[in-house]
Amino acid sequence: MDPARLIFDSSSSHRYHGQRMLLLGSGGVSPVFGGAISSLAEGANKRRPFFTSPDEILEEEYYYDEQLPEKKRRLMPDQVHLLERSFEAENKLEPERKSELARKLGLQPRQVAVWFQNRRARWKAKQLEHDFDRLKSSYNSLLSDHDSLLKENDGLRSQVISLTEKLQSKAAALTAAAASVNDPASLGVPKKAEDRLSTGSGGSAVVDANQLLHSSEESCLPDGYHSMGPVDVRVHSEEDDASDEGCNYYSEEDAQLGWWVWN
DNA sequence: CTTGAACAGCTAATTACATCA
DNA sequence: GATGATGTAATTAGCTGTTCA
Repeated sequence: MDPARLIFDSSSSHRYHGQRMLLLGSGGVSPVFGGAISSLAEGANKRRPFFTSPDEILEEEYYYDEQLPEKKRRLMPDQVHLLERSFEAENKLEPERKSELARKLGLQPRQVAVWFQNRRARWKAKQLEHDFDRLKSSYNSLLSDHDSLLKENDGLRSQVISLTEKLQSKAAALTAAAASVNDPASLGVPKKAEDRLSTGSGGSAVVDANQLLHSSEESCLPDGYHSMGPVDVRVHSEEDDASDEGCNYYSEEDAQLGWWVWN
C-alpha cells in the first residue's frame, strides 16, 4: 500500500490516523501503522504531521487551536444541530452530502462520516430499546390474558365438579328408589301390583336412572356442556378418546368427571 | 468473461476523553 | 479534589460491493 495515500486519504476509516495523532500526540500512534506514520512525521510538524492539504491544515489549526489544544473536542451545538437535521432527512451519507456538510460545518469529511456512523449506532440502540419495550408490554398483556383464562378455567372446573357431584347424588337416590320399587317386600307392595306394572303397555315401569338423569341434564349443566355417555362417570370406555377432541386439555383426573365435551 | 488487487464504506466492538453527579 | 457513570468522538477489525487492469 502506498504510505502517502494511506496517510493523506482522510475518507477511509482504515487509513485515517492523522486526527488521532493530532489529538493524542505521540501516545496515539496506531500499532499497525505507527512505524510508517512516525517516520513520515519526523521532520515535519511533530504535533500534527498528517493532513490532506495545507488549506485543511490551516482550517484544523484554526478550529482546534482556538479551543482546547491536544484534546478531544465535542462538536458545537449548532454543528450537532445541523448534523441531526441532516440525519433526520437521511441516515446514510453519500459522498457529496458528506463533503457539503463538512464544508458547512468546518469539519473534516471523515469527522462527518464518523458522526453519522456513531449516530446510526445510537439510533439502532434506541430502536432496540423501543422494540424491547414493545415486546415486553405485549408479553405482559398476553400474560394477563393467560392468567384470566386460567382463572376462568378454574371456575368452570369447579362448576363441573359441583354439578357432577349433584348428578351423582341424584343418580344414587334414583337408583335406591328404583331398587325399592323392584323389592315389594321392602315396600309392602303386593306381588300382583308388580305383575301389573311389568306387564303394562310394553315397557318396564322400572325407570332407568341414567335415562332420567339424561333427560334432566339440560337444567343442571352449564351452557355448552352436553352429556355423551352414562352418568357413572367412573366408567372409562373407548368413547373417552373420541370425547377428547373438544377438550384435550383435560387430564386423567378430569376424565373422572365425566364425558362432558365442550360444544 | 473471469479473476484478483485496491479501494470505499459499512457495522460492531472498543478505546479515550469530557462531563457531571 | 477524587471517583464512578455516562455520553460521545474516534479507532480498529472484519466484511461486502465496486472498479479496473
